[in-house]
Amino acid sequence: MSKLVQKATGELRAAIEAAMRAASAEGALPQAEPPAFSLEIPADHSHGDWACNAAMAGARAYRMAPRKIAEAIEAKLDLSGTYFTRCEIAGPGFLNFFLSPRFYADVLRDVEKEGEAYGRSDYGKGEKIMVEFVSANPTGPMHMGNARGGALGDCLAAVLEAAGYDVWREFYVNDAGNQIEKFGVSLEARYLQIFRGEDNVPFPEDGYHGDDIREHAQHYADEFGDKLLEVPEEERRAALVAYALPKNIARMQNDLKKYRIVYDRWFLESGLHKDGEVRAVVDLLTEKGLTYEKEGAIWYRATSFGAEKDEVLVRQNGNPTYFTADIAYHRNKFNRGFSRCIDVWGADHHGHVARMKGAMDAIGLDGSKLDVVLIQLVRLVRDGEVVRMSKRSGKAIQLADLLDEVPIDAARFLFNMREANSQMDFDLDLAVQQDSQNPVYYVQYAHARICSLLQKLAGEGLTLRPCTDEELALLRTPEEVELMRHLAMFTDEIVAAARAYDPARITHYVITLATLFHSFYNACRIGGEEDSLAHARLALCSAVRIVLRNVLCMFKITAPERM
RNA sequence: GCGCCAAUAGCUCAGCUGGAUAGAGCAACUGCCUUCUAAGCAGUAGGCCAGGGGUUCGAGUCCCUUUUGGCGCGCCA
Repeated sequence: MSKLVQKATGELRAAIEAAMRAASAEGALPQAEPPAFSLEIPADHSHGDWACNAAMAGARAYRMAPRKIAEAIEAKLDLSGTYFTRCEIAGPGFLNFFLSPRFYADVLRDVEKEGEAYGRSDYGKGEKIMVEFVSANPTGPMHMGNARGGALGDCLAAVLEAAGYDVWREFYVNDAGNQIEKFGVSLEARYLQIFRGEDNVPFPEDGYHGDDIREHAQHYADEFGDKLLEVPEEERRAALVAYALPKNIARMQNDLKKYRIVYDRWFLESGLHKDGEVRAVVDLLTEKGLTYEKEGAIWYRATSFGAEKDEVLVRQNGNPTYFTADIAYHRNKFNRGFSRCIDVWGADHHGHVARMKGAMDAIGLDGSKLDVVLIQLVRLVRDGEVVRMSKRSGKAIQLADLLDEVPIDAARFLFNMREANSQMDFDLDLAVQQDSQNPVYYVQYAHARICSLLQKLAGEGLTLRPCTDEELALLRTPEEVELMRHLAMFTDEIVAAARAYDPARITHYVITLATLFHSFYNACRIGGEEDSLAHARLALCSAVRIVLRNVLCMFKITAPERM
């Protein structure tokens, strides 16, 4: 929590509790245990800056009408020495409190003093937390879902960092298992087709049909010729995979870097197999008596840990399943000292969540320390119609295509407009639109507008300087007060977003901030105003600019000084 | 069949751990630049929060149920 908000809330809570005790002591309230109550910020600010529900919450314990309780508390209330000036009783018995100008003055000074650090807090206490996101299959190019997952995962990580966590970003590369086999078989078929003709070499029905497979085969053939024609099948496939897979991974790294996503680690699944960590999971579960054999496969008693059915760990053919490797991967994560792991998955994997958490419990870890953020489907929309295929290639739209068409700033912002667990349409027209309908431009414009404004005023000899309480108290139009109140809530908003794993709260916050600023800008002037007021407003603009920049910076979106 | 997620203005969506008269934006209509960026602002209009029960001082929010959508239930990942 921001120090100021925390301080104000603490003062208020203490004052209310003291008033309740005093009222009880005098007999104005019964001698009952004071009720738990909450302090909140009303949506409608005519209801005060903070509202307290103690009177309603205490109706049962005190056996009194809420308004009578409110009156008894109010009569004993002493707000001197707090950030609050007065209290009103309203509605069913709310106690509404109003902040003093001194609070807002301290907010502006706080923002200015903290600068880039304003909004950051130690809520997370430096706890080590991993965010694993995208983790796209390396057998082909990334798609739309990865675009949303990337923006969301990266910004979620940023929000957690700002809230005081020690965050690690990781990409899990599935460079082993069935789909790599399939990758090899597909590459092999395309390779053989080059030399023997498409009609003479059948392509596997369940293979990867994309053009990228053809291209890899062609490039290999261009470079190394027909040398794989006469080698054993195993060797041929392995050579093709060894050639193509690193290219695919490098391409993903490149595309994601362009998307401004940089990972702390690209974790290879193959390593878990090589190091025996996958095998170790099977052994561990077997030692605990949680496995059995059936029809030649090794099964895990998932039903003992809440699942609906048991799961295969090792197939009849001796190969471990994806599930087994994934257990090993998560075990590896927790063994690296992360106290909490967040996985960002497509919602189509939701069936896997309970199973994975149960498996953590089964191997002696704590499944409740694994949190999964599920991302619902994204549909691309152009001219009001859903777009399924790329215009150029006629194939499914890739992440790289999207980033060619849409500014990175817009993609990162717009994909964080909705909480993960809601389906969304991504409007391609809106993303490139350069007016207030496009939220990212609207916010950036507010930033540029302030920069330009401050520059212009500096040219007229009006520059930022520390203001006195009296000067800052001149900021009292509704537009100014709303703006300062919103600035005050920034730190808490980041903490709330971190708790909910929902970076969309921050995009909403910053859009509101821009709206309040534009509104202020139209209602209040700076140049030409009396000196004290002009400087106070200048201080307000500067604080808004800092917060706008901090949000944009946190989400790796450019904060232009001129537009 | 079982399970997960959703349903709020004509459209796209907010609504924080239950709080006061449910909010924005778009679309529609009316205004605001000889003065700091009109890529902006102000105003009007628009609602049985899918239906029905329940919990309580108080429900869009929590519980049950019905309806309608999306997704999942592989020795795929």
